[in-house]
Amino acid sequence: MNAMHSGSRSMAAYCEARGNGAVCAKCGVRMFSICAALEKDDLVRLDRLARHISVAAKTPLFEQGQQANNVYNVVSGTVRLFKLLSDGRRQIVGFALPGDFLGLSLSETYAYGAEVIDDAKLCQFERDEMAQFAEDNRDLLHRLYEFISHELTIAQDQMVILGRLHAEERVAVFLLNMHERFARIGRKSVTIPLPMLRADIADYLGLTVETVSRTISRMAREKIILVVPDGVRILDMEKLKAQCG
Amino acid sequence: MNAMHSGSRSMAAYCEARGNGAVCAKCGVRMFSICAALEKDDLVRLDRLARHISVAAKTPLFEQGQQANNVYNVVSGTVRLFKLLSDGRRQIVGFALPGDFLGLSLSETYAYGAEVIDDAKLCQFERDEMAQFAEDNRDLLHRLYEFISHELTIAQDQMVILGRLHAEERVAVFLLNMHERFARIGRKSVTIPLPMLRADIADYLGLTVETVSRTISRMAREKIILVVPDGVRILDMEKLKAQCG
DNA sequence: CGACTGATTGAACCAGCTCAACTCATGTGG
DNA sequence: CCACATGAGTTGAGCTGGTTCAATCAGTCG
Repeated sequence: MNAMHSGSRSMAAYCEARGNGAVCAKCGVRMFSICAALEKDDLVRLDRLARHISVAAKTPLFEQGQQANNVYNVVSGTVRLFKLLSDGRRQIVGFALPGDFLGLSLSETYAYGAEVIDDAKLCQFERDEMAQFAEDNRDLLHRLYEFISHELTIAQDQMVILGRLHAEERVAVFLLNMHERFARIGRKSVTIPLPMLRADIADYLGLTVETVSRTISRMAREKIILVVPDGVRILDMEKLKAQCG
Repeated sequence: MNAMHSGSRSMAAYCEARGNGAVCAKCGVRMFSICAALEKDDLVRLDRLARHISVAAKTPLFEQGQQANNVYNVVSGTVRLFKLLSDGRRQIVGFALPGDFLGLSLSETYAYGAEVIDDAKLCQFERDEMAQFAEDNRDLLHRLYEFISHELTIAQDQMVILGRLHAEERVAVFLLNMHERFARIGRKSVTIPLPMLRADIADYLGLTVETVSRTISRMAREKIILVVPDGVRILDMEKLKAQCG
């Protein structure tokens, strides 16, 4: 409930503040998120519902199966969404980047767990309040529908990757996808940021850490990419695309 | 445009008829489909939009990348939804059973191809007309949202299957899922119908035909299931559940 | 510095794939 | 009615892409 010092690096996992109706208007990722549907008054109303939080790396946002009380909009940072099996096997079902929405669920509980990868800022909403807002606001409902529909498309593409692509192809597609996603949120560059661990990439692509590491090493050896801190630089886009199957 | 003889077995792939406002009301799968949201007048209006078609086994409904003009509601039969790679590899992204909706897409083109597996009856709608109807009808829009949201959940579960489960586990989960889906549309039975080919199951589970066949044989040898024509009978539900990982 | 955590590399292994043969229906037409 | 073809499913035998296990390397932090 205490005000957030927006520049500070708190040790606490959460620094909270209810919106005052001004933050959303100047939000850097608004146009990439579902909030793009809103203008003026509605934006102020949304802002009043939003709790702007900062979350430290490696902190869980919520767990699979837990009561789904909140939904989140990522402002900065990266979040991994994953499902766990009883024996510890993990499948990452997605990475949420700035502008992405997460926690949406029709069921009463979360279908997956969510953990912040690097330090992140998020907008937290009460699910019921958000649902009510969407009920009153046709455009927002449409944006939510579009978003979830897009998520489904991505999930179906991921099925092809997991079911039918070779390790080499999976990594290539993954890199290109990340490249494209960062480009779409205004971070177009030959350097692809990879804030997540190799183990995260592995659990996303249905491989082991070793295979991911070996594959990236091979691509670097073949001068397709260059491994840099926290990412890779694309050296040969043509070859990278050719590896995608 | 000709009237459909509802009992006949035509050789033609399509037997069409525009609704007369009465068919939907007595539709056997209505309560399992998105149409459950509608009553009386709306149902008549929906029926006017619907083209009731019969489609012979192995007939494509539409192809991946094609202009997405129609959406479909399955009344009877089974449809496979799949993505193809340029080299012929195939990933089945889902099976549409009676009551299921398919062809929904925000993009102008279909994200996957669809082929009827066994002889099927479907309701075909023009995408634009359906979109307009959903626009005017709050309940229908909600049902569509629910449906697509449910599809996403299924897709994410499939990611776990494809990314992290062993062959044995994949087949066991698949059988249980089919069992549950048929149960939900009123065909609860220890016998699980499997109208699709082994090759379809393989392409759905990210395996080969041989592995699927061997796995089913092994389960039969272990008296977990009994292979019957067009399906399997569950002999030991506990063991089957235990195989799911 | 030593203690971690994450990434890389090597070597042996194995689950599932590939290739091939065979079975078992179903259909067809002479 | 049988001969034969065709499509689907099963089974075997050997192979291999990716895993597993283990060692090493490279930062980072207290």
